[in-house]
Amino acid sequence: MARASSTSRPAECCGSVLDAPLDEVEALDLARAFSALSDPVRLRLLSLIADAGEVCACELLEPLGKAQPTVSHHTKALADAGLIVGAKRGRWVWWSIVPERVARLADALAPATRTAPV
Amino acid sequence: MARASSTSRPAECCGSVLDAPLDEVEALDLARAFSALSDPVRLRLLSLIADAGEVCACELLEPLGKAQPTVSHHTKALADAGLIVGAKRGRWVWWSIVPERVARLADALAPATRTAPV
DNA sequence: CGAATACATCGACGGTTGTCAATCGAAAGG
DNA sequence: CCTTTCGATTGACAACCGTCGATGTATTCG
Repeated sequence: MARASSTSRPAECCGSVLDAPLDEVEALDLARAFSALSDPVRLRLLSLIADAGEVCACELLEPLGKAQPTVSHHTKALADAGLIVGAKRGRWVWWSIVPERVARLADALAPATRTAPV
Repeated sequence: MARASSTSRPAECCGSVLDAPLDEVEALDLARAFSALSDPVRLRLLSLIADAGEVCACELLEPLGKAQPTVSHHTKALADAGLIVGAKRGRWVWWSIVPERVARLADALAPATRTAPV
């Protein structure tokens, strides 16, 4: 549920942060995304999901060593940031990466030497 | 564990987060770096510095619209993360980007397609 | 139906973070 | 020397965040 429906933005808008001065709205948007990555548990969570392709949430508790509400809290944070999506099948929720969303963050940090793709 | 690479590596170690499960130490290290990017003021700060190449700290107050201690606090945060460096010349401090450090973060988010150097 | 399971939500706790006024330390100029 | 200026540091406050026990909700099974 609550799939992070992308806003009306095509998501391929932005170049590198290093390229041109960031306006405040875009800065806020990016900051929220990086916030989702600013916790070691969430990074490992992202890594676990990416590595497995698709993982049942129940398989995340043990490798993370965190309580179930904590893991649920973190999956929600990553999902709110659009970095992962969950598909409920039966009693289970299967999580997977949203690669283009992660790639967009990588692009925001890409060296400005990469300009002029034209 | 099943990483094809040895454990303790110099600063150019890591591939993508999406590539292999992240160990806890590496996750903590990356999380700290992304923390530095998780604030809109710091992102605009980074952007301003990158755009100018090298900026006197005194020129950052106005575009950011923040008080001087606040800006100093943020420059310190970015510097602690290794993303910028300051050079004191006379009374002024000139800040500039550490491109390879930023690039390393971009790499951590790069799609796993970048693997397979065999 | 009722019991069991998987996950989300709530509430509370301690720790962290962004912000700024006040102050301090260093460098430059008179 | 004293004054000015740039920037870092301190201290305080409110807001936010990670964590987990308790509870709620939805689904499956007997």
